[in-house]
Amino acid sequence: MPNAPHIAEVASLVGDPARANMLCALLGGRALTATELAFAAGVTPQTTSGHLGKLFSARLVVLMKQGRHRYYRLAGPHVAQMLESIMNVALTGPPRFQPKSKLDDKLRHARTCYDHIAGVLGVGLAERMSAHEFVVLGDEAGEVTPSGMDFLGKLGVDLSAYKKRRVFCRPCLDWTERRPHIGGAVGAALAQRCFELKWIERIRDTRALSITPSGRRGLLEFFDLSA
Amino acid sequence: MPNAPHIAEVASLVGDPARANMLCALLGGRALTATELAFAAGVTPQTTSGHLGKLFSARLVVLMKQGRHRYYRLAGPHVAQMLESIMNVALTGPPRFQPKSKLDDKLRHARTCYDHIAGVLGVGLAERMSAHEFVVLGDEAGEVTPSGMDFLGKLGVDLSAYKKRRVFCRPCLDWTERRPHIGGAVGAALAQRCFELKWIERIRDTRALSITPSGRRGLLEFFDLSA
DNA sequence: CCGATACTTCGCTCGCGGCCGAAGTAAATC
DNA sequence: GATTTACTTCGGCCGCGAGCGAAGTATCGG
Repeated sequence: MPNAPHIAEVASLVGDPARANMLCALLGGRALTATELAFAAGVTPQTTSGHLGKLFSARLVVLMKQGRHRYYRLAGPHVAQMLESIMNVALTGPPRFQPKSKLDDKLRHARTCYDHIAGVLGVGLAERMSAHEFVVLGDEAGEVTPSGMDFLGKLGVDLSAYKKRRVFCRPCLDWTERRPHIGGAVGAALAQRCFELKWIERIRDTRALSITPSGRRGLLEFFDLSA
Repeated sequence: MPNAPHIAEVASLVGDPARANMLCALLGGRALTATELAFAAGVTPQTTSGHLGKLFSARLVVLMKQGRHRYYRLAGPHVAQMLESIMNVALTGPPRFQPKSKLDDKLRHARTCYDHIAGVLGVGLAERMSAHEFVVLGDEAGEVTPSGMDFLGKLGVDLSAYKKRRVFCRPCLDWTERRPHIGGAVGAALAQRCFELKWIERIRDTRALSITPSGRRGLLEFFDLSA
């Protein structure tokens, strides 16, 4: 019962639909302008401005001024993880109706989740890497095996910045697939490598990803995954 | 930006100070009656009843009727983890003044965190086990080493239920110490064993723990930790 | 059966906070 | 310097929801 007020403060920030929409948009990992966030939230710019001011004061987002644009990003992985854990609780709640849309389909298929890959593609990668015993995923933690380190090295995934730390692979529950995908430092590095290799590309103005033809070949060759 | 409404719904439940207080009280891990929760939240029973109804509908808590009492518990570890992650974000926010109290001191010293041990004691255990290389803790995941499994076995910690899973040790950032303590299945099993050994005892009506004389001896002997 | 305890449901008040329109600042473009 | 774009601050409206008092429903003890 101590710092509960702090919790309530942060949670109530996330608890407003407009702000939740903005934060979810930022969960895509990119920095977005105030206007883009206004569109994402479905409110006017002046309302957005107020919301962003609050999120900034509470340090849930950070600000990068660039000319007349103001780019907002999530303040760090801890915020992303908080949002994920809330999502995780939300989807264990009472079942919902939710109308389908085309964008939803694309998001379901492949999207970024802060700094790593989610959706059918993300879950598929996790599943294949588990099957090959490149990673071991538990409920709350994950681990890269020696053969997995080897494999990732061959793929050109740069893990040098994390080498000191033996554990740095976090399973991240997927809200569409209800199965884990690979987050944490490994997930981020893997996603970055996939972008470098041009296996995946962002779909304009969304969190959704499209898989390129060379991506399909690569995924089949390296991961034995037909996407 | 899809299921953002769901996030907002859950977050706004946590975002009310009274409900946040209740949930934090339940973070102690025990089941509490509606009246106890009313006291913890500082509101009247009828207000509490309304709140608990909402938390129950959203499946953040579960209910056990027992005679004329109604015991509420957190719906599961996922809820505890969500609360922790929110706490984690809250304490990276702007610094706060918070008046000290005696209970705060005790909580700071040793307390339960859902199903494992937190506070100075929890952080100390994690630190000693890391130093002896019984566990390896990263930012987002942890791992028990073979020698650690051996050590826990000697201590009588029952991990049989989790043996299949190689990773099941979650670092849990401590809101008082700002350093990780051991959560997940290992943390829960370790805490349970400490209760069995009567090394620690709950302080009535709180999440705080007191260390018994035999606990001090045991901690010194097994963990090289003077508590 | 009676009173006490545990908890709920109902009806009401009231204040916080989200929302937008209007007006203001700041930076790029002409 | 004038215009457009990006974003902010101000002021006022309004609705949701937390809060309590009062009254109602279960379960215990005697």
